[in-house]
Amino acid sequence: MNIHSVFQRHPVARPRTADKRRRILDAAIGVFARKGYFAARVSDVAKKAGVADGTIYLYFRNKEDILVRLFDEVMSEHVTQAREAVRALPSAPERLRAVAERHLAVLGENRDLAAVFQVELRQSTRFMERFTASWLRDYFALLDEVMENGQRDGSLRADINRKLAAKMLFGALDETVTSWLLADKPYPLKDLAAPVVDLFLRGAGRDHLPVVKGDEHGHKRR
Amino acid sequence: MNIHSVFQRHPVARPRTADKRRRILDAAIGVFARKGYFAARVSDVAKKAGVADGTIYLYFRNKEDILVRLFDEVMSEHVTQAREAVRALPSAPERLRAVAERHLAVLGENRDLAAVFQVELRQSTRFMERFTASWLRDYFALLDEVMENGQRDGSLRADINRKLAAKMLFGALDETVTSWLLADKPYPLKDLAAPVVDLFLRGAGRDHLPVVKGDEHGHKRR
Amino acid sequence: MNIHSVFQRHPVARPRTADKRRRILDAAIGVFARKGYFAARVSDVAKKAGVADGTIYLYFRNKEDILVRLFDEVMSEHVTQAREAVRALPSAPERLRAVAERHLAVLGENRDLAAVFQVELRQSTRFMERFTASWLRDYFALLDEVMENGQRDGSLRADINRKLAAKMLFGALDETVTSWLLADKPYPLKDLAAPVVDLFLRGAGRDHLPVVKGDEHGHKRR
Amino acid sequence: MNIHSVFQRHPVARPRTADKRRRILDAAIGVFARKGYFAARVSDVAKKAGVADGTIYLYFRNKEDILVRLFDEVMSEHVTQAREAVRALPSAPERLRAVAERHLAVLGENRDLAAVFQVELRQSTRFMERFTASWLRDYFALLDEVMENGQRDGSLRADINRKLAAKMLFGALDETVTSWLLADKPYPLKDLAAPVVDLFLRGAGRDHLPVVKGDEHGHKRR
DNA sequence: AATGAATGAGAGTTCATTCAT
DNA sequence: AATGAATGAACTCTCATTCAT
Repeated sequence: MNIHSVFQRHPVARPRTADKRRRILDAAIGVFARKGYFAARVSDVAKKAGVADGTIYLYFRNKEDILVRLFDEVMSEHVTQAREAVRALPSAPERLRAVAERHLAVLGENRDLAAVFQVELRQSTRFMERFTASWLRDYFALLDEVMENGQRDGSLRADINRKLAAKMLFGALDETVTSWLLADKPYPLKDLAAPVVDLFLRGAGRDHLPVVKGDEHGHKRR
Repeated sequence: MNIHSVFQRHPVARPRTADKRRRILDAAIGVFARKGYFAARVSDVAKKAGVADGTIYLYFRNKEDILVRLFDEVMSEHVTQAREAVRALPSAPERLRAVAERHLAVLGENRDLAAVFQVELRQSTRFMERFTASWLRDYFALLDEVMENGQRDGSLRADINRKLAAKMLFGALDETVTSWLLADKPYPLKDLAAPVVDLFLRGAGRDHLPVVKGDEHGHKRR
Repeated sequence: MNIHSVFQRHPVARPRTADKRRRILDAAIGVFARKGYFAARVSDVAKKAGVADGTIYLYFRNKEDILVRLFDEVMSEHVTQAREAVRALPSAPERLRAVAERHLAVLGENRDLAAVFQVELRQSTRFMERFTASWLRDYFALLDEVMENGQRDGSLRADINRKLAAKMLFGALDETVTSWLLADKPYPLKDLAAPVVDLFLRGAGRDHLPVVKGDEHGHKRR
Repeated sequence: MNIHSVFQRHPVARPRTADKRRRILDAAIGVFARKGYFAARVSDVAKKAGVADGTIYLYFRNKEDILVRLFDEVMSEHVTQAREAVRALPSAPERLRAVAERHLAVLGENRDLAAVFQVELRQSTRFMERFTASWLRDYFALLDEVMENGQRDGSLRADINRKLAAKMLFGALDETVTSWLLADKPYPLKDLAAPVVDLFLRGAGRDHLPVVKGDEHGHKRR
């Protein structure tokens, strides 16, 4: 999956200029990633997209709208595809790994997109709330479903709090991406999917001596 | 621990006006949390702190410097205290739980501070890189030490990638805070420390049938 | 008389599209009246006229040209018709009343047109100068002629300054229209023609004790 | 009366910079008169006033506020002074002449101010309504009072409609100013006050043969 | 003749920062 | 040290006009 395929799937109202919208979004990813959303000027995006400043406003309400559409279109697509990919797989561990792999692959293949998603989109609580309410909700719902199935078929522990587990897995992936993004040297992000999911499933603690659930005082079980 | 105690522990150059600096930082937390860093005006901070606009510049280089100092001073203090707290505890699981508890407690007790840390500080890759290079490095170093000890004394699995595990735990805590911040209803954040660490240690997978590390093809072991 | 009749009487260069030009002018009257000339967008006029934006420029040089043509065509027509109407009438008082009636009737029957003439056309000294030089000059010339005849046949005082008198009558009518336009409640504008002209002819001062012309010191004559 | 004296009477909140506000208003008169309100740029006003662009906004809410304050402060002052001047005079004709003289003198002595008042202030119905509701109302009220007294003491005809008469006088003066403003050659505006008022009082019609009020058919009385 | 997508110049306003007091 | 009036650079967005179709 690459970003172009995503935008292609969103037909725009003005057929004659269909690609212009995509060019603007592509340009925005690059500019936002490099300069940051606030520092980026609309004219930078326009210049990079090869259109006049005013043309931006034929396709987007305003600067913020560019950012919002960016995540709405790319991410909802990503979540949809992840949901489809999951169907073909037999068990929860494999499914979680597939989701993780897609997550890391999408961002790992487009560094600029990753920068926008990991950094620029978290600018304000308004943005955060917005995407918490849309695709992130769907993403978490997908993780929840997969895990519920896993609990039912016995591949996941029945005593885990699924909501918490979903946050942990997402948090782990998210931090993995951010860390990769800020790393001095490049490395293949996608390859971390398996280890992350493995750690998520097996835990860091010694086998056979699990910490007792609800043991708030931290005493080890004998 | 509250934010005031943190600032008090930092000796300042101008003893007579020490509290003015703190008042500005306190005001900034409130203003940044509510309006967001970019939308916040320096004059808002000045007014809330009860000083003149120009006075801000006697204590901080510029607007960004306020944000930078905020996280430098609060977080490095937090990390230092976490390190001290860890010393008194006997084993890795307890230590990780203590660190997690402190992490969630600090932010859970000061919603504005949490908003600034979870959202405003992630404004730009420049900020991100900066704190990745300072207190976050220390924080990860602390987690690494604790886990190395845990591996040595057998309370943690020896085959885990500690770097990855640290990212997972941090990511889980981070996502837990963000999720709490954006939740419709308030709930005690600190109480999530034990479940998070528990899940981190035991994993989400079925006991005794761990997914084999490095099994990239997703076949379950027989 | 309505505005359509006015435009119909002007032969246009493009017979096939004659009505398009008129539709644009009609639309412009409505849009300019409601939004004001500056706030009105050319695209508003185009949409209201049911033509494409670019089509406007096939009939008018630019936005200002629409406004200029508006007053040129409507008003010169008005003046021409007033001149014709005057011919049939026997004396100056009746003729002045007829002119006043037409003035108030034209605008009183088309509130939007009145708004454009009383307000929008006075946007700038450039406009003002332009219409001072064209139809307003003709209008004043008409008033002057009528009054000169009146002075000759004895129906008007011989000692008045006709230029000044014309300004007074025009100013009175103009203010009457503006006042009507801004009034909270609607009332028939045309009905004010007779009282205005009556007052203009008889004056506000006590009969038989006219203030002596040129008596700058304001002493009443004994 | 000159414009400076007017502004001096309006103390501003920031004493240290009291003259800055006046300088901005004075500059605005000049710039608006020459370029027109819409074409005038705020930076033009700032430059002419010798202040920075931003300084304008310490004294005025926005560009429109400059125009609004201009007329509010100058004209309300003018009306107040006219009211005072009237008190000392014995009869309606003299009083009307005094008001007219002041009206023409204020504007005749400051061509730029006249341009702003005659042209720029009439830009939009919003402006018109605003000043109709404020100082113009007061001005008409003053004319009404003066004429009512005149009717009572017999110096003015009892059968005139005072509202209409006020509009006529104002309209005559207004048109006189506009006409003077657009004239090719300069002439002393103030000198027209007496002739205008004289014409207003005596009327243009032949003495002793007034047109009968309500004679809508225009037949001359024998 | 008609269209309407594209253009790009232009300006009001904000606000971080300075510095005379 | 503290003030806060003043500064002026910077930037989004609008909209009259053009021109390829």
